[in-house]
Amino acid sequence: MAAQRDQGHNGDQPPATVADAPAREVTARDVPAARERARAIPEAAVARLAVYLRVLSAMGEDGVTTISSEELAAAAGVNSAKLRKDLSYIGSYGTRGVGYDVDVLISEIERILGLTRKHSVAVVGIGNLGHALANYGGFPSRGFPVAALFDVDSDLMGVPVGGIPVEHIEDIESICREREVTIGVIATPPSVAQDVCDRLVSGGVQCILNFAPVVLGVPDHVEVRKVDLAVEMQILSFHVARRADEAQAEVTVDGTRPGVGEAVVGR
Amino acid sequence: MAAQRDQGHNGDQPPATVADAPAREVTARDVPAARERARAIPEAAVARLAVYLRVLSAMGEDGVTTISSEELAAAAGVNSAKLRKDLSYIGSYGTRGVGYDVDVLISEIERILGLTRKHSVAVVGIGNLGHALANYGGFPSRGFPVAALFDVDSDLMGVPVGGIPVEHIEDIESICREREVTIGVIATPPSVAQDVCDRLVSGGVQCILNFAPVVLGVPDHVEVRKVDLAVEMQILSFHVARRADEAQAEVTVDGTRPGVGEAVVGR
DNA sequence: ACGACTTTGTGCCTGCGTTCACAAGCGGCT
DNA sequence: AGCCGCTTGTGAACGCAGGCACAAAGTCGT
Ligand SMILES: NC(=O)c1ccc[n+]([C@@H]2O[C@H](COP(=O)([O-])OP(=O)(O)OC[C@H]3O[C@@H](n4cnc5c(N)ncnc54)[C@H](O)[C@@H]3O)[C@@H](O)[C@H]2O)c1
Ligand SMILES: NC(=O)c1ccc[n+]([C@@H]2O[C@H](COP(=O)([O-])OP(=O)(O)OC[C@H]3O[C@@H](n4cnc5c(N)ncnc54)[C@H](O)[C@@H]3O)[C@@H](O)[C@H]2O)c1
Repeated sequence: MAAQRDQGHNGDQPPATVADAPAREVTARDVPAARERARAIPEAAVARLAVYLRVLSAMGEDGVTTISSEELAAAAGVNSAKLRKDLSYIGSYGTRGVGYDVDVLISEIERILGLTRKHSVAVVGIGNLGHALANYGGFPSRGFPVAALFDVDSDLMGVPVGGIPVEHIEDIESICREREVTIGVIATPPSVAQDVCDRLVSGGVQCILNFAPVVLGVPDHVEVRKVDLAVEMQILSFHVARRADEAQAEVTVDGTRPGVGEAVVGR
Repeated sequence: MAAQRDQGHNGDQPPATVADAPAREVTARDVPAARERARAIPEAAVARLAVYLRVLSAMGEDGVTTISSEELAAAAGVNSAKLRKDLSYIGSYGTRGVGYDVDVLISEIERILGLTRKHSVAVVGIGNLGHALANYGGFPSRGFPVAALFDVDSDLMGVPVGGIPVEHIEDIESICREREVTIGVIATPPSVAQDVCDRLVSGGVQCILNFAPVVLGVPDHVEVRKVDLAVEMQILSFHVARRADEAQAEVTVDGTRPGVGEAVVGR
């Protein structure tokens, strides 16, 4: 059973490595005591580090203290060379001939990912999806406490969802500032997503996770990631179509379908 | 206001272009009537095509009949050269000096993405997230009708969610076959995700969208995409940390912080 | 009918990310 | 104490994807 293709998560991101300082001359590049040489970690590697962290946490709870690159790679569904290279971006914490200390690796990855500080989250749009997000225990437990919920619907005001009362969207700037929200999650209808985004930004929010199927415009200093389920579905659909075409083309050519599998049976 | 970085969606995917036929000699590559030369479209491009499709649909409804690469690129938040290259993968449907016909582009992209056939979806795990997904109108409206819901909780059996009754997980294989489900969505707790996945696969499901934070093992002929919100958060967290470090390093060096913006005020 | 303008399609170049393969390093065994 | 084998860390090569810039091509205006 093959492990799933890694997919880099949403991790692909644009072209670049993380170092995108545009024109500045030297800046921090060659600072001696360079605050973390967290410089130039490829975005795709960051996404994988988060996966390694989850796997390592689970291992740690199972009492595993040491792990080799081969084992960890298998558990995370990646190639071991890639895993070692990813880890090498954050430093040399392995012991040759032995492997990595699970606890050490966990704290180093947490440090690089900035998980030593808690990042307060605000969810905007407490509808179907917003409810699920607000109730999701996986955020607080991973260092992302939900600090505020917002909606425009007056029936929802004050109603606690996942233990937190819903507040009015008009108060978003002040509340975000007050509670030092760093991550805003947009789960509103697409039509108001840009407006909500602008308000979040003016409330000092630095990062946005957007579920609404629209392209958001933001200032340079704000980071946006989007989760677009329809796009995910369509990518899957593309693969189905491609397989069907391929299978058919092969049959056309030589009548055999080597190793593709029996999935296309019915059609 | 800068458009958000494109992020390729989950679209990064592994290394490769989509043509991963391993050893086969010629196959369909040079078949004359090559069923779609949908060969070798980069995965990242596929993800963007889905975005273009959404933008185009919206434009079409607004009565726009023709659009230039520049306009479409702006609306989709990408570079116009990249957009033209993406469109060139599916053929030449533009008119020089004029632009693209919106309707033509829509049908060509739909064709390539395999949206001409409807893909039935099954959602497994009708908890917080499963409810939201089952109620989401964005799937059916984009050609992904929800054909079945599954859970293990007996209290949920027969209860309609989003108009569809929940069925028991034990029946998943037969129902998936019967209703020709091609896409399975996993929204169960992580501990049972692999088991659910195996059942979906043996029910003939070819594609899986996985929300549970685990790495799924599947046969080669099955395509998995995962949506891991904790990973998304951690990537955002990483960027916050990096910015903070960079800002601090710059202050250390020369005391000025050119153009980064005023987001880091509080800290 | 012809010219000028607009916009596409793409060849080329650059740069990132992945993979391979191996030397360096460390623990354990004898 | 020294050697052997295992595993890390990384130098180098490769391949894909992105972006530039321009020639081809078609339209619109005169
Ligand atoms: N439900 C899903 O599974 C799902 C899946 C993928 C994407 N999405 C996207 O997520 C978003 C939310 O989906 P949903 O199903 O939860 O929709 P929903 O209609 O159930 O919820 C939207 C909520 O946003 C609130 N809202 C409306 N305008 C607002 C404003 N100006 N400020 C603050 N809140 C406002 C509404 O009161 C409502 O509570 C949509 O953009 C949708 O496309 C949802
Ligand atoms: N809620 C969110 O916003 C959110 C966000 C990100 C990820 N996730 C992930 O999505 C998954 C679901 O989250 P949730 O919040 O909806 O959890 P939940 O506990 O509300 O729902 C899980 C559902 O799965 C059902 N289930 C359990 N075992 C099953 C089985 N063997 N077969 C079929 N169904 C079974 C349960 O009865 C329950 O209805 C989890 O893996 C979670 O980590 C959820």
